[in-house]
Amino acid sequence: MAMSLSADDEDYDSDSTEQQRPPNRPKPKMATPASASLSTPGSTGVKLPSNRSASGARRRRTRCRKCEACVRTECGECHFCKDMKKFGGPGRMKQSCIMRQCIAPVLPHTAVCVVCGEAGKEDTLDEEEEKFNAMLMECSICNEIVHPNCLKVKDVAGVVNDELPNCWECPKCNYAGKTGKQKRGPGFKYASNLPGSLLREQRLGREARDDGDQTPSASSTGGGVGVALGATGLSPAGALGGASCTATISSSSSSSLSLKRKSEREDAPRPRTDESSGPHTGRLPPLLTPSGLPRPRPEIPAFLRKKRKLFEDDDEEEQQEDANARRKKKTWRDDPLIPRLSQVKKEDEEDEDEEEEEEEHSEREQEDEEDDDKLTVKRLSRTDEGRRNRLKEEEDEGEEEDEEQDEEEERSSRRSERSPGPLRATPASLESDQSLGSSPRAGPSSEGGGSGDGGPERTPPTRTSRVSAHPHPHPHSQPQAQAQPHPGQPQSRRRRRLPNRELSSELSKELNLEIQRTEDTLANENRQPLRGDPGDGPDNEDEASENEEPKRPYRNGTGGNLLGGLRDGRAGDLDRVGGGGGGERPHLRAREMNGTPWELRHFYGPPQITPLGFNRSSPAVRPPPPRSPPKCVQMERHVIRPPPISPPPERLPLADGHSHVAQREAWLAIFSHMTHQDLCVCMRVCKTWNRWCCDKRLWTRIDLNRCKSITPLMLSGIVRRQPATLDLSWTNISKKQLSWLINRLPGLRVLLLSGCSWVAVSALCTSSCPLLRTLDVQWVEGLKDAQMRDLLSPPTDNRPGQMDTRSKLRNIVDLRLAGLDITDSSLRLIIKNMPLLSRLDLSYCNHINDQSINLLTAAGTTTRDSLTEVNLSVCNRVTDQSLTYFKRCGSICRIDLRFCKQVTRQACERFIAEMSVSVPFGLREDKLLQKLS
DNA sequence: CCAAACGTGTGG
DNA sequence: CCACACGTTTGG
Repeated sequence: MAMSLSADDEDYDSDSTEQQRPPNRPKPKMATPASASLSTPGSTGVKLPSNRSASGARRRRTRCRKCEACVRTECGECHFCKDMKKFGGPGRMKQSCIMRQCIAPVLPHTAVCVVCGEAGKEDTLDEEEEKFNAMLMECSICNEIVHPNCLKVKDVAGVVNDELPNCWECPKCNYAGKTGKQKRGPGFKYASNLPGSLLREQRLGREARDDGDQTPSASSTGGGVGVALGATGLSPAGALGGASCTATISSSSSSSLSLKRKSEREDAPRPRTDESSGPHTGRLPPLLTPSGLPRPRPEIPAFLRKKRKLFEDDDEEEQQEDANARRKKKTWRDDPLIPRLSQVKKEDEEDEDEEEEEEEHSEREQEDEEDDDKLTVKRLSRTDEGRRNRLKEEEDEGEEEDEEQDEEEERSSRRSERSPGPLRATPASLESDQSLGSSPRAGPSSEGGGSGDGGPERTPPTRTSRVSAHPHPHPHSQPQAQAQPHPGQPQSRRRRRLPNRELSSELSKELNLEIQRTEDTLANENRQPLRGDPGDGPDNEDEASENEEPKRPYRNGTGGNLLGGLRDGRAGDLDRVGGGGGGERPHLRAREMNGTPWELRHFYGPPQITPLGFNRSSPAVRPPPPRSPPKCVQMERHVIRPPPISPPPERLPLADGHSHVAQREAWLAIFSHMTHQDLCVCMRVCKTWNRWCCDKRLWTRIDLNRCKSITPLMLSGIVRRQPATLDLSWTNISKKQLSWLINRLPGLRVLLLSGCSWVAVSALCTSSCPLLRTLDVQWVEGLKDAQMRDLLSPPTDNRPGQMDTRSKLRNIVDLRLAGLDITDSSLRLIIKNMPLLSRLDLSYCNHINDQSINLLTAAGTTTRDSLTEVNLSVCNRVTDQSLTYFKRCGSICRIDLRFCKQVTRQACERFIAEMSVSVPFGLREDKLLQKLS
């Protein structure tokens, strides 16, 4: 408000000289960038005024010093750390370490009430409501800082913004119908500058986080859980929402709530534009999958496109945010994934642009919410501090080892084991989650993936040009699972995976944890064999699970949630994600063995970054006022904050105050037998289960194959779960999304991106994923030699001195390039940069010829000895000559030459005869050579 | 007084 | 649109 200015000034005055204009920008004059240039104060000053004038200047916030992020030490690897003089940088940027972005920036001690001129007095009171009225609250719209008690207008309630401590939309603004959207909530920084910033996602995430914290405190627990359960069986969303809401919302809040929602709704309503246009840009997926399977998802494209858009638009974001806010529901219940499912379905129906998509999501959510209105979920804001602290230490230790070593093995095993069905998570599973969330949409979604959903996907992708409809030979079985087709029957294989949409919020949390772990792990690099199989040692993995920070209950839990029933997932997720790594990095660095430093850095860095707002927890004391939706938050630039880490409880807290006898590990053993869908249902039961079910051991593999739209919630959910294997094949994931994701999945071992666009895949060029062992970029449209070069080139963001000249993909063991128009040029790069390459899929690569094989098996190459499986099926330029080259390979076990017109059976038999001297080979199928035994 | 770092404007 | 750079603010 107008007042604000004056008010602000006053505040400031106290401390700083008044002159100080509005704190932040106010002083633009000088401050203006390069102030130097503008020596004249006036000039600079001029600009500022305009903006600020609108609302009062915002008071700068300062770090809370308590949250995980604040407690951490600088990573020394992020851009900002590198800039610091202490790390040898020039010190020009003057920014906080990415890992140390405060999760809950507070008002400076010097802040005072505009009305009475006094500081916050909440400490002197015990009752929550009283505290709230005595604490300083900064309006995200007008920036005024006041004591709610000092406001004369008490008829109208303010809307508390859970995302940031002491932040609300004051009654005046609220009453005036102002919206803070355009403004940014205080405390939000330049997220956009950060590598991993995801605007939208962040938003989502925030909401997501709301969920309850720890135990369901009063309202949440009792009601929540019960409700949840019921919900699971029935309609979770409604139940949950209702329960939580009631609990939390205080009388006053109610009014505010209403207000909020209104606004939200307004936003929500937007018409969706349908993109309907088709699928991707036109690329058609090959009919057959490399493995011989027909390619799935022909239709996908359209969806995908939409998806991509999500992150991109900011404007939308705002809207979405609103929506999200509205949506907010308790996180634990909602899984980002869930929403997705529903969303997906909708999306399928509706095609929208990115923006639209986002909006859609939000809309969807909104819709859901609306449907459920009641659902308001509480948001739990996190109490960053506690969680963080706890988590960090504990988790760090355990997990480290596992990842790498096990990963592979585990993956495979786990896949089958754990989530056999789940991964694919049929829509149903997802739905379950969704339902929880709210969602009506739940449905299905899926896009297709999996199950057949429908429509679009089903049609086999056809990548026309390249692929001829050959039967596919089935490439080597790829470890990873799903994505790849099995040999043998090409056609049959097409399985469709169902996307796991369940991931959502919870995922995010876990992801965070995981990230940390991974980081640690990396650092350690030990590869101890961890096998984190579910059954095995929960310990390690547990850690991961722990990460999530369930707790943030507070107030949010109470009322705030209303907003939206967002899918908490995101928020939480995001935060978490970011969080993990921070503190430990240092160690990591040192250790990182595989990864060069830079790699590590990336890991850490990205992970750290989380979407801003979510994490913020308001001060413990949250008042009754309703929490406003995050709208204000202008997510666009959120600071990405590290996710808090808090170990999940070891035992299930019971209503009577005691704990259930069974320990978490016991529960996990049970959960390990459940499908992802079921896990999603379990997550709705209570906060504790919610966290436990996000244990990364239960989600080693997340399959979103052909999931039409990848939503922010989904992303956060993925991050929370920190999968070792992620299948994003044939999705419309955008570059921004993928980049964000990769940066937060430091432990990712298997990444399947077949059928995605090069634009999206190019995210790998700037992100680092040191531990990546398997990369599937089959049928990626636009991926040719030039792009391959970019993919394999060393990172570019390293600083001098730290530069790592090694390829970002140097640890790739399994590379799937089926259907790409690559030539020997790419092979040379591969040979040079992938010393560990063992399995190479070049099926359907029409430019591959005998010379290519000659290169791969030439003396002096690492591939000569490292290659164990090579798929050249449907490579029409490969002739019998290639077999003679393969004789040079010391470790070759499988050579797939099926459907290679120029390869004769005689040559194969000759090869077998000659090799039999040292290594017995046999013909598995026509032209499919495989080592016996 | 100083290190840290917030929030913004802008050049590329 | 992002990365950078900077004046100013903050806490100690």
